[in-house]
Amino acid sequence: MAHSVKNGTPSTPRQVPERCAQCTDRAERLFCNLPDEAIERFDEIAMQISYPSRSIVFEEGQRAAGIFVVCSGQIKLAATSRDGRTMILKIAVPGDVLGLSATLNDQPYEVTAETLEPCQIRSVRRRDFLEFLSHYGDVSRHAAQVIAREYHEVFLDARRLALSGSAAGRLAQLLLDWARTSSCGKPELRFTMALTHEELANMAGTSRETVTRLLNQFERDELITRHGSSIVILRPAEMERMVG
Amino acid sequence: MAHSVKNGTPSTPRQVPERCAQCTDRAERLFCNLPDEAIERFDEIAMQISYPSRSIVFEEGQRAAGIFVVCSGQIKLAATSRDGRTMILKIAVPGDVLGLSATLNDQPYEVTAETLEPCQIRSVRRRDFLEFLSHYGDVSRHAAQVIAREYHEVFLDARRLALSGSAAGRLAQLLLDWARTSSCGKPELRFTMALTHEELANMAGTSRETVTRLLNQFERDELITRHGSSIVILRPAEMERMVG
DNA sequence: TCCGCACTGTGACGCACGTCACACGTCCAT
DNA sequence: ATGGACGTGTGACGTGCGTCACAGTGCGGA
Repeated sequence: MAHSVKNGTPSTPRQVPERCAQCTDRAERLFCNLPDEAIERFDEIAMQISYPSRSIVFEEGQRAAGIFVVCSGQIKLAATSRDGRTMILKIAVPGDVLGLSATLNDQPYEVTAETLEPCQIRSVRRRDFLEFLSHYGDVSRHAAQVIAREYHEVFLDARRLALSGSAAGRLAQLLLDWARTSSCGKPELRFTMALTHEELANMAGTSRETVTRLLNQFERDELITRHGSSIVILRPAEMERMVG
Repeated sequence: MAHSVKNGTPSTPRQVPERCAQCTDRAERLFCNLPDEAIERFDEIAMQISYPSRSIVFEEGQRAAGIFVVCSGQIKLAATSRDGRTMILKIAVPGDVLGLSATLNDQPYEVTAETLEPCQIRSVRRRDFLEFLSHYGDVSRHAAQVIAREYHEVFLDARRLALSGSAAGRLAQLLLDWARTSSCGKPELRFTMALTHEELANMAGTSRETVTRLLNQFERDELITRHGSSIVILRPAEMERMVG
C-alpha cells in the first residue's frame, strides 16, 4: 500500500484557462462567481502561477502579501507550535481562497500552505485586492460570504477538538465530516483518503499510533471498510453516536 | 468571595443613545464605524432591545434570524454537545457583532448567546441586513473585516486546543490572550476575571478542578497573583514558555 | 536484486487529568 | 438563624492515550 495512498488521489492536475473569464468552473465556485466586469478587472490584477508538488505557497507568520485562489490541485493548510506539533486545518481544493482573512486585516498568515500535488494558483497582491474590493461592492459581499464559510469550518474544528472528549470521537467526527463533503449528494458514504495516518492524527488532535489502532478498531466493529485508500462508512448512525 | 466575582465586573450598564448616529463610541468600533448615510439607514432597520441578565439572545441550531450588535454589556457565546459538555467560545463585549456568519450564509447559529449582565443590543433582521449590504458597498467590506477578525479568534481557539498539549498550557495561553486584549496597551498584565473556574475550564477545554489546582499552582510558582477577582501576570515570559 | 525509506501494526509503560466525593465559605431568601 | 445554592479547595482513584520501541510491508532507486 504505502505510497500508493498518495496516488490514490485522482484529482486531475489539468490545465486551467489563461484568464478567469474563460474558466468553465466559475459558476460553481463561491468566490469566483463574479459579475463579468469584475472578472475582467480581476484578470488584470491576478497573476497565474504553477507550483510543483510539495512546495510552500506561503508560511505561517509572514505578513500577508495577498490572496491566493486555488485553480487546480490540493493544498494542505497547517499550523505548527514551537515544539514541532502540527495541526492540519484543512485540505484546500479548487475554488478555495487562501489568505483572505490575513489580507483583509493586514496581519500575518495564520497557517502554512503547502501543495500536495502540482497546483495552478492565481494570486492577487494585497494593495490591488483591497482596491478591487472598494471598486466592486458585490465582490466584498462575496468575500464576506467566503470568510463566513471559512469561519464556520474553523468553528467546527474548534468544536470537535473541544467537545468530542475522546480521540475515537474526534476521529469519527472527522471521517463523517470528510465523507459528507467529499461524496456530496450520494447516499453512500464512500470516499478516498489521500492522507497518511500521521496526517489524520494531526487533524484529529491525536497521535499516529492511536489513529491506526482506531481505524482497525472501527473496521473490526464493522463501522467502516477499507479497500486500499478508499473508505466506506457502513453505519453513520453508530459513528455519530460515539462522537460525544 | 464567590458571588462577588460577578460583581467584580465593573462594565457600566450605562444607557446607550436612541440612535447609532448619536453614539459616541462608534469611531472605535470596527463594525459601527460606518459612513453617515449608511448609519442613518442602519438606524431605520435596526431595533433596539434591552435584555435582562442571564437571558438567551439566540440559540445554537436556530435558523439565523439576523445579526445582533452589542451596545452595552457582556454576552457569553457557547456551544454544547449532546452529552452536555460546553465550550465557551468568547465573551462578547460592546462593539461585537453576533450571528454574522450564520446570517450571511443563511445557516443555523453555531453558538448560543447568553447575557451575563443587563445588555443593550441592536438587532437587524436578515432580509433587511442583506439588502442593506447590497446598497452600501463599503459596509460589506466592514462586514468582511469583522468576520475575518472573528475567524482569527476562532482560529486561535482551535490552535490552542490542538497544539497546547497540556491543560496547564491551554490555561496559561488563555490567561495571556485575555490579559493582552483586556489591558490593551499598558505594560502591566493586570485584568479582572469575571468568570468562575467552571467557565474558565470550559474555555480551556479542561475540568473545573484542574483549573483551581492550576491557578493555585501558578500562584505558588509566582507566575501570577490574585486579589479578589483581579489577576496580574507576573512573569509572562515563563508563562509563554509553558504553552507549547 | 538489494537497500533504504515511508508507512503501518502492535505491545508495554507511565502519567496527566477527568471523575467522584466531600468539606468549607459566602450570599440570599424565608 | 437557618437552609439552600453556588463557588472554591483538595484528596484518592482509574484510565485514555501519548510515547517509546521494534517488527513487518511495499515501493523506488542504484
